[in-house]
Amino acid sequence: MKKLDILKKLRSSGLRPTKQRVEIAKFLFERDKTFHFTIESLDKLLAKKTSSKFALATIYNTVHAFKEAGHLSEVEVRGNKSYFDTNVSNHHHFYDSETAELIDIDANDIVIQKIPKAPNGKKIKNVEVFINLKN
Amino acid sequence: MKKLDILKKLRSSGLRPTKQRVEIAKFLFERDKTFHFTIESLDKLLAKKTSSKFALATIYNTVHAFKEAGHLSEVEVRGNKSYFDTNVSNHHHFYDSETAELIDIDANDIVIQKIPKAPNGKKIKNVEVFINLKN
DNA sequence: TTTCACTTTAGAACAATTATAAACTAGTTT
DNA sequence: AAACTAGTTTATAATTGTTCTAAAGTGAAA
Ligand SMILES: [Mn+2]
Ligand SMILES: [Mn+2]
Ligand SMILES: [Zn+2]
Ligand SMILES: [Zn+2]
Repeated sequence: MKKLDILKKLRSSGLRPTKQRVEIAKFLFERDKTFHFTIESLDKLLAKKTSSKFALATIYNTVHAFKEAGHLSEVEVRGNKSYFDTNVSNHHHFYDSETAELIDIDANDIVIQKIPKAPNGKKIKNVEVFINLKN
Repeated sequence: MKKLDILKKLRSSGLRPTKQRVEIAKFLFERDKTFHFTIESLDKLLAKKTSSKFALATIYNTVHAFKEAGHLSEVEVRGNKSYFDTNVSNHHHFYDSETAELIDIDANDIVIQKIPKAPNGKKIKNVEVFINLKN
């Protein structure tokens, strides 16, 4: 993803392309592969890989703004820390608890043959498969 | 589950059957159906449904001891709060975000037809299916 | 350029959890 | 039965992850 696309992406989702947002967006979205991260890991990586300084609150604000705008998704992982994901399409995960790392699984790589019907007057919003790994 | 079984369960897992543990165990395990809870909800329920007082630290300690002993499992749910589960067998969940409630799905009620192989030298430890509900 | 709503920031506040260390108790030993 | 002791409970402090606050700064429109 090019810088111009990043500016477009920010503007089109009602986010002013500030210095901080552009830098964080470049760091997150100028990638070939999915990137999974926590606020803590992102904070450290930004400190290491960029020359700018970011208040922790800005990282929280920005990540949430990107999530709100649909540019990031949040993944449920064991622990009390939030994990975010640059892959916003419907997909699944491996989880390696040794390294605390998530690995994407394409939605098409898992086929569910039998599934129970939703209770009461409820409907199924989405199905998430989480595969825990061991050595 | 009878009180005698509870004493047995505690002793056999190396847990002294103290007044607090027995009371909490009775509350958790003398049930027909699975019980899903957070520490906060358990604290409130114990205050309401029992005549004893429990330090919050004791509830944390006890729940963790039960989990360590394999009498409770922990379920990953969106949010920064831990959910526990009296069903320690392999099973899946519906999650109703309206009520923040988990509903058990028997392992046999979900059949997966196609699943990717584990990466590198890793193996699959277990597969958790999480079905988000909407109205 | 001036303006102003939006943004960033440092720090405070908050929520969930874990650690601490003194008082207490279940179960063993005398 | 009294003493002993390792394990437990408790109140409270500390820690961790996250959100709030309000003052200073900035993007972009006028
Ligand atoms: Mn989590
Ligand atoms: Mn969670
Ligand atoms: Zn992913
Ligand atoms: Zn369950």
